[in-house]
Amino acid sequence: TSRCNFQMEGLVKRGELYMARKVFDKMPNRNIISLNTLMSGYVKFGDIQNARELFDGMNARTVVTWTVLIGGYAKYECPVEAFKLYIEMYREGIVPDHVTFASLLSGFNNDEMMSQLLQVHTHVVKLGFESAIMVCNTLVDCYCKCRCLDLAFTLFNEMPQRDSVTYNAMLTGYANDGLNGEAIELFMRMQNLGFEPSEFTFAAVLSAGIGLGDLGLGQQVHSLVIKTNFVWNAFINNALLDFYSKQDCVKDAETLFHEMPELD
RNA sequence: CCGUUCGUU
Repeated sequence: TSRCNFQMEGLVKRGELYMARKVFDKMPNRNIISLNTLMSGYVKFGDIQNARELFDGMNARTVVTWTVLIGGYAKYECPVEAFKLYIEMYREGIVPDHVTFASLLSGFNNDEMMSQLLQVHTHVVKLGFESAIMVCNTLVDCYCKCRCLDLAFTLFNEMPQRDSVTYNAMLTGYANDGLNGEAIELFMRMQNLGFEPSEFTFAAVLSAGIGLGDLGLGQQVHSLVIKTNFVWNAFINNALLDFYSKQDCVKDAETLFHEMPELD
């Protein structure tokens, strides 16, 4: 059984759902992991219908089972449905873990989810996940996306530890809200603390640079991109192109375009 | 053993 599960997992990861289903159908014995794995395959494919049917037909569920479906609803833009399922799970006495929170919260992308977000945040604290970096990172990100930059920053400051994701999430939040000065300031702080800038960092800083109309900043970022070997990154190149064209530096944009490696 | 957060247009 575990050999078949492993095989299914590989097929699901490669996107060969049909083959995974075939293995599943042929298995002499299946356990909860077989079901969870197949369900995660459906979710990955965006087939929430079939994932739900599988879920409804299961006579035993683990926290992973719930989390997979919650994550599916969250990912495919049904955060309300994800939240409902989360509440149902909670009522059944299943204790969510850090992955459940990350999956659920990843779908809270607009201010209409604010009350649910506050409720989930309460649960996070009650269950003692306020020191779990990944959970706090998603909370910071959610507050930003719900346009509550102040709550995001409060949590940011209260976190016992921060990593580069924490900084990037906050940085992006500032940039998206037009708080470009704050974004740059945080970027400086991040660098002084020795966090390596990533593609996420560059994208956020460039976006702030556009808002500020700061050509020098963009050029600084550009040289940092070269120094840190990110020239192969399509996201960054597009962000740089976007930056230069919005600064009316069409020539720089053209030069960059021709220097860019061919990416698909 | 299965589920895992941040980015350009």
